[in-house]
Amino acid sequence: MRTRTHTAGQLREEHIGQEVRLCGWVHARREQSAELVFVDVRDRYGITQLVFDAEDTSPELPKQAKGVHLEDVVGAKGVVRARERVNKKIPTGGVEVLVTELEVLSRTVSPPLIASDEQNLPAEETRLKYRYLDLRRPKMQEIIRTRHRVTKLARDYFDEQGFLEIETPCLTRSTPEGARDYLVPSRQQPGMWYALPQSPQIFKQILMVAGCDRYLQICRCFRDEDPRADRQAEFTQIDCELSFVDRETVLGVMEGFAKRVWNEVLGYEAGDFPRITYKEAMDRFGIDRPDTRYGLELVDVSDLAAKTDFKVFTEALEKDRGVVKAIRVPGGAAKLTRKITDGYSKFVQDFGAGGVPVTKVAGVTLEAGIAKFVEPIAGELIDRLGAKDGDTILFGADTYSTCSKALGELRQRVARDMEMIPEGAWNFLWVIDFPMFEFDEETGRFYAMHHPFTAPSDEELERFMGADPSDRETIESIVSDGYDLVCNGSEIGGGSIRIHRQDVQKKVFELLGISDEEARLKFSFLLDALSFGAPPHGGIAFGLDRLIMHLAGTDNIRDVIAFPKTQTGADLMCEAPNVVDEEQLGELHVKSTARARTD
RNA sequence: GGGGCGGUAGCUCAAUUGGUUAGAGUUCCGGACUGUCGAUCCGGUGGUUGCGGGUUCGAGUCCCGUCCGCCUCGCCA
Repeated sequence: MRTRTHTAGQLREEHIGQEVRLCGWVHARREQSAELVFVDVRDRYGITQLVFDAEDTSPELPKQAKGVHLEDVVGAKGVVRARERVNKKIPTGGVEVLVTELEVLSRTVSPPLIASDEQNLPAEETRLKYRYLDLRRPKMQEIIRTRHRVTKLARDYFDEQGFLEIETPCLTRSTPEGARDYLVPSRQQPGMWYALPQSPQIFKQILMVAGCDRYLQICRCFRDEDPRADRQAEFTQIDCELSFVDRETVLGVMEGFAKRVWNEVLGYEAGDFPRITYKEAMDRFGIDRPDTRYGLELVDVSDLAAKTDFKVFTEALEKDRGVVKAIRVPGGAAKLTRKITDGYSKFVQDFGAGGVPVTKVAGVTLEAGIAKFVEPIAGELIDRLGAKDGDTILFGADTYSTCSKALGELRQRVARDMEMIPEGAWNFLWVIDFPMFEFDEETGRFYAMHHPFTAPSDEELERFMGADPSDRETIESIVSDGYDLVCNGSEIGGGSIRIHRQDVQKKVFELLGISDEEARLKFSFLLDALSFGAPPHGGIAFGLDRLIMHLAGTDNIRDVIAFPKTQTGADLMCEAPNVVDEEQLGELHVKSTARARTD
């Protein structure tokens, strides 16, 4: 009875009369009487009702069926027959198996999580500790299946496009820029360390130099930073690189992949993806990954604000790159109570803003909130925003970057509060023309906005090569050939045309304040490679976990990873990380300065 | 590193200003019932209230510390 003739999702009316064997977990048990018991058996493929009927078989069978527990593993032999009443909720609902022989293949003790009980889903902590029970749930099985389909689709699609799947090392060297590395001590070379890859970036570029032309890898990446709801330290990307291409070619191939995924998994036909420049995204949405499923765009009203005596506005405008921006919330007056908008002021303080001045449109004028301060510009403001009676107007007043950040985040919160996000909408877009560099006030130096291997756009090349490291304005204004793919306000992919000239790469290092010596020390292999005939190339990496989150309709990245980690980087099931023997450490020439918890 | 929320029966939750023996549903155990599909009905087992201190006549409840989980800021080229 440990083998089966059919899965639990397979039987239909056409099987009626056949003798079958099914195996699986007990999903539910319904005891109608001492003579009639129903047991639903579940496997990855579905659920089938087993019936134990004393009248049609023997009194022993219902008795035996009463002894099975939820989540026991059973095998049953019987005959398929039509049900007296069809259960339309499941695909096998037209039939049942009249069991003639039952074997309990494996008993369970009372489990902390019951796959059929979605109503009383345990806390996530319990789900993670007993992950094998959580993954039995049909919802989780569905996600696992979706994830498989997408990786298979990636391999099929890119294979059709001439890509080769090539593996790059997990034990590699630490990269100085970017996120914190996970480190692995070398046993053979005392005092030396490997790093786990944050991305196979340099390897895939070198594969282009090696003439591989088109590369694909579905690879694990590691970044030792605190996680979020949509971010894990260990994650998977669909990583691609192509030679002899410009931006258009790359975007075309990648857009084709995204469209195919959505089409085959969700049956959704996406139109061509719109493009927006980084600057426009920041101006209109205050964020580099705008959610365009709703309006609530940011409108610059600095010139009008300058005409008022409102201190919050005038003081902001005195700042370097100070701006005043406004968001019109249609119909906000009725829904956004004082309590809610007070909450908004608190909310934006997390992003460095002072608060959110508010007013409401009443007829052709403004009332409440800061109405009396903006009275002189009321008409112009209403015109500029296209505001109507019953709208609320929210303001941000600060430096461009703080104001954008605060209103950009606020915009998303307001959309949720106002229930403005349409169900089932998929808004893809490419964000292009990112700046090459970002100046960091704290350290007083430039950082690569994407990564230091991103090429300046062709038109910028001359200006870039001639840039003086002290000329902040010029450097900040140089636009790169990088691009991000955004879906419903979440970044699902990012890439760029890379630098394939050694002199250009050296210039990037110079502007980043990395000396020749340091660059040689850390990137000699890349610089060497670029000097031996590197083809023009570019690529992208999709965040697989994020793709699956969208396709599965979850906002929790742990739901799409079979064995995810908690916020403290723990695997609650296998209890990693954990202590190791002194002997192991000795072999690795490592001594810890910390005392591990012993609880 | 900072802020917020949470931890009570195997699981999901409740417990009034600090006050009797910490309750309910479910799982599990026993019983009734021949067409259920969240079966129903009756009865029962089940508790170091995360952990450690403290205040108090009395602490699940208040205070301090600590651990764990979630959300978030910083961080994530």
